[in-house]
Amino acid sequence: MARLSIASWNINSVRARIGIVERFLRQEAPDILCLQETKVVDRDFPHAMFEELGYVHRMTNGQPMHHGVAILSKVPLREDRRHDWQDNGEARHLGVRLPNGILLENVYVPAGGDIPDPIANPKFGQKLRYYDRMTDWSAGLREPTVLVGDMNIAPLECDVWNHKALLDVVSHTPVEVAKMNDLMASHGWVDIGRTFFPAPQRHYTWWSYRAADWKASDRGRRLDHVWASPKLAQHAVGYRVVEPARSWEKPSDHIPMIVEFDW
DNA sequence: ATGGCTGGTAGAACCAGA
Repeated sequence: MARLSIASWNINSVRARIGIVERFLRQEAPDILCLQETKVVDRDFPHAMFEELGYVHRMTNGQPMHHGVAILSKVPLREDRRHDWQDNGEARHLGVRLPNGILLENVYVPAGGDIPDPIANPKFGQKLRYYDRMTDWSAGLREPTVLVGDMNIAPLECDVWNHKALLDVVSHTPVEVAKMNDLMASHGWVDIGRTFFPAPQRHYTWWSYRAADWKASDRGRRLDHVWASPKLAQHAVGYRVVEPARSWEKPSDHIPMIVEFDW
C-alpha cells in the first residue's frame, strides 16, 4: 500500500500568494497540489518555488487575468485532457493520470454572477450548462477518478452559515444544488468532505473578503470539494482543511483541502 | 449586511469573484 496526499486550493492569484503557497507546502507537504484561479498565463507561471520544494512535475492551464488552473506534483503526471465545459475557451480544467493509473481532475466551475436567473444573468445559465456538460462527461466515466476543486456550489444546509438567508444567493440556490446532485449521481461520486465531516457539522472552505472579521462573523460556505469514484473512496484514509490559512498574510478567500489515499 | 474587499491589467466612474 502506498500513501498519496492530494491538496486543492483556490488561491486567487498564485503570483500574489506565492509566499503563503510556500508556507502551505512546507507545513503540509502534500504529494500533489491542485490550484484554481491562478490568474496567470503559462509563460509567467512562478515555477521556481515549486521546483525548489520538489514539485518538479508541473502542468498549467492559464489565461490572461482570470481563472486558470495548475497541478504541481512530486510524483510524475501524464496529461489526460483539458475540458472546456463552457465551450468558450476559458481555462477551468486540467485532468492528469497518476503513476498508479488513477485520474485526477482539477476543476474551477464558473461562479455564475449575481442574479440567479439565466435570462436576467447569462452567467448563471452558463454555470448551469457547465454542470450539464460535466454530467455528460461524468456519466461516461468508467475509470477510478479523484475530482477536486472550486465547484462554486454549497449543496447542503450545513454547507452555508445561514441556509434560509442564502436560498436566493448564487452558490446555494435549489436549481444549482439540483445540478450538483445530478452530477454526483451520474458517477456515484462520493463527497469525501462530508465523509470525514458528516452533516450537520460546520464545514466551510470560503469566507468573503468583505467581512470585517471573517472568523468572528463566520459567514462561510463550502464551495470547494473533493470527490472520488465509489470504490476509490474506500481508500480515502484522511481529509482535512487548513482553516488558519484564511488568516495568513494576504490570504486567499478560500482555504486548502487535503485528502489522503492508501492504495 | 449582495457588500464593507481583492487582484489583474490598464492606465477606468474597469472587470471579475460569490
